[in-house]
Formats: sequence, structure tokens, C-alpha cells
Amino acid sequence: MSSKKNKTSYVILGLLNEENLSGYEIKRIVDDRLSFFWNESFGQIYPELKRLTSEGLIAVSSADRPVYSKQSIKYEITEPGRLELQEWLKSPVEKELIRFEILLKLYFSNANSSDTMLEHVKEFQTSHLRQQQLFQQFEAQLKQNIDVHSNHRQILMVLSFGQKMWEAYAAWSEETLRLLEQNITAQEDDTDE
Amino acid sequence: MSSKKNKTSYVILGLLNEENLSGYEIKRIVDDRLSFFWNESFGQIYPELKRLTSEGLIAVSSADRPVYSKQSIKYEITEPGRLELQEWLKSPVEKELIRFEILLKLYFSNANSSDTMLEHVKEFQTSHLRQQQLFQQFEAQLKQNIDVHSNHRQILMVLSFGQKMWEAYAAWSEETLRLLEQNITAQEDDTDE
DNA sequence: TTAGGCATGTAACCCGTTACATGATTTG
DNA sequence: CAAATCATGTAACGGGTTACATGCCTAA
Repeated sequence: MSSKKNKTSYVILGLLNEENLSGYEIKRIVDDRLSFFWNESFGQIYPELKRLTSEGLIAVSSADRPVYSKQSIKYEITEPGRLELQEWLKSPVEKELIRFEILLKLYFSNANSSDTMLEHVKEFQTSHLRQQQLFQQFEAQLKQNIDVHSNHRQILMVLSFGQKMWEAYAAWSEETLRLLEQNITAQEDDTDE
Repeated sequence: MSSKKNKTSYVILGLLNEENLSGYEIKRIVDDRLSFFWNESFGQIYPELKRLTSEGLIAVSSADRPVYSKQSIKYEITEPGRLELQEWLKSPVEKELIRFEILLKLYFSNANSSDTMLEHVKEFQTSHLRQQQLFQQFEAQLKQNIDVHSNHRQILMVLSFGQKMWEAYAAWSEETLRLLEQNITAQEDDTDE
């Protein structure tokens, strides 16, 4: 009911809606599966778990917490929590937040710094290629045992977004590397004269 | 020298490196030309201008501040400021920051909320199409009077990134809308039986 | 003359990361 | 048994948005 929560709370509610999890597990799932478009830190997750518990949107799961495994605290979503999640799903999507430092640097660079930018773009290219490959494994797994009754279809749509982004990154990297190399050769010809 | 400044300071230094500007003009330029991968608010710009001035990296430009136009304060970059900018250009690029709320919602949605998601994706599609068209105008302008001696080439590389992203957004939107529509029809068939 | 854009600035607040602290459990 | 990983949590700090306050200037 008391809407306008921070996004971390919805990440928690969304994940708990599927299965009972501890704070640590939530962090791992976000890192493993959502990291290409989202991230959370422990410093957000743990306090938020307490807050959501005090508000009754989630609860410590006694079923998942047998005496012999004390150190991990699993949480489960409550009915009010599910309602809150559904309401958020329907609310308007906020504009995405994007900050590409590499584009900022490129924008402020000039012909003289082409060699520096070349290195930056190369790094950009390889790091994204690595990330893309990791996600392709996950995608292949999902596609094999697709379950119509869970949200596998939705997850595939999300991964498809990532896939298209990475393709765009790759195409841009190659194009830009070519252009920067041209700049460098042109520069060298200049100084030769 | 005292490195590790916030990003706002480099945006300011980068823009002042091209021409003398006021805080208000800086904000407008960021909104007009960088908004697809960066943004700044007045609450960051004005205090940062003061800080950079007190550090001697920029200075109030007396030349650009004739008595008759008092209300606008133009700043110019200093030599130490240019050095600081060059150092930052060479430093490693920080990983980009991305948060797509629409993907979060899609990830946590299920077959039952396909109609809601359909609306969200439609909104996503049109808003990006609008933005893309605005930037295509700017790009066309730039390409006509390309100046080799300023950083026009670099700006075109940045715009090409945006172009490829928007193409990816468009392709994903269409693909996803089709899939969601399929979900909805399948759902209706289900309830018909 | 009044509305809208130009222009600067501050304060409150929220968000988010990082560093730190602590301890249990597992594995080589 | 030592190192890595699992696990929870807090505090400090810095980043960044929003709201607010103020006033000038210009064009309908």
C-alpha cells in the first residue's frame, strides 16, 4: 500500500516470488543473471530485507531454516508482498539510467588521443565479448528445458535484449577501431611531411 | 594533480576545453547532445563549478562577461585544467552503469501480465524512436559541415554508438511485442476451453 | 503585463558503494 | 590447519535528484 519503495525492494520481492532465498543468494543471483542490466550490493540488500520484514511484505522462512544450518537466513514472500510486486509491475516504467564513461572520453578526445582511445575501445570490446559468452551459456541451458508454466519465456526476452546489445557493442567496437586506426595513420603521415 | 574527481568535473572540463560556457549552457549541452548516454543536474553542476574554480582548474572568464550581461557567468578552462582532463582521458575507463527497469519488470513478470508488459514495451519503443529521430537531425547537421580540426570525427563515433543502440532497441521491441502478443492469444485460447 | 525561458544557487534527502567487522563452514 | 568461500551486518561517505528560492529578460 505504502508505494514508492526503492528498486532494491522489488528485486527482492521479485526473486522471493519464485523461491525462498537468503540475502547472500539474492546477491549471487543478481550478479549471475541480471548483472548486464542491474546490480545490487550487500549494503542495500541486508538493510532492505529487514525493512521489508518489518513491513510484513516478506518473512523469515522457518521451514527453510532447520536448526543445523543456522548461519543462512532464508526469507519468503507474504501475500501483501505479492500484491506490492504486482502493483509495481503495472506502474509506469522509469526511464533507464545509463552512463557510458567510454563515450564521454571519446566525445572529449581529439585526433591526438586516438591511440589512447584505441586501447579503451579494445578493452571495451573484449570485456563485453567475455560477458556475452557467459550469458550465451545460460541462454542455451534455458532454451533446452523451457518450462511454459514458470517465467522462462520472459527471461528469454530479457536475454534477447542483452544479446542485441552485445551485437551492437561488437559492431560499434569494430567500426570504431577501424576509424581510430585511420586517424592514427593520417596523423603519422602528417608528421612525416 | 589531486586526481579522483567525480565525473561531473570532467564533463565540465571537457566542454570548457572547446568553448567558454556558463553552468546553464553546460546543462543544455549535456541534455541536447549527451543525454543518450549521460546526464547532469544543476545540483551537481553549480557546486562543482565553484569547486573547480577554487582549485584553479577553471576560472570565471572576464572576457566573456561584459558589464551589460551580468546574470550569466561564463567559465574558461585553465592550463592545469587541461592537464587534468588529459590525465583523465588516459586513465582506465570505468565499467558503464546501466539500469533498465523495463527488463527488471519483464524478468519478474509471468504469462498473466503479458498485457501490462505489452504496454510497457510499446511505450519503450515510441520514446526511443522519438529520441533517435532527434539525434539523427544532429548527426546529419554534423556530417554536412565536418571539421577535421575539431573533434567532429569523435562525436560521430559517439553518435554511431547511439544509432546502433537504437537499432537494437527497435529490433528488440518488435520481436518482444510479437512474443507477448502470442502469449496473450495463447492465454485467451486457454480460458476459452 | 504576464508567461516562459534564462540563470544561479542551496538544502534535504535518498541512493548506493565501499570499507570494515565478525564469524561459520568447506576444501585442499 | 590455512585459505577460500559462505554469510550477515553496520557505518561512513560520496553521488545525484528534487524541491525550493530568487530574480532577470524577452516575446506574445
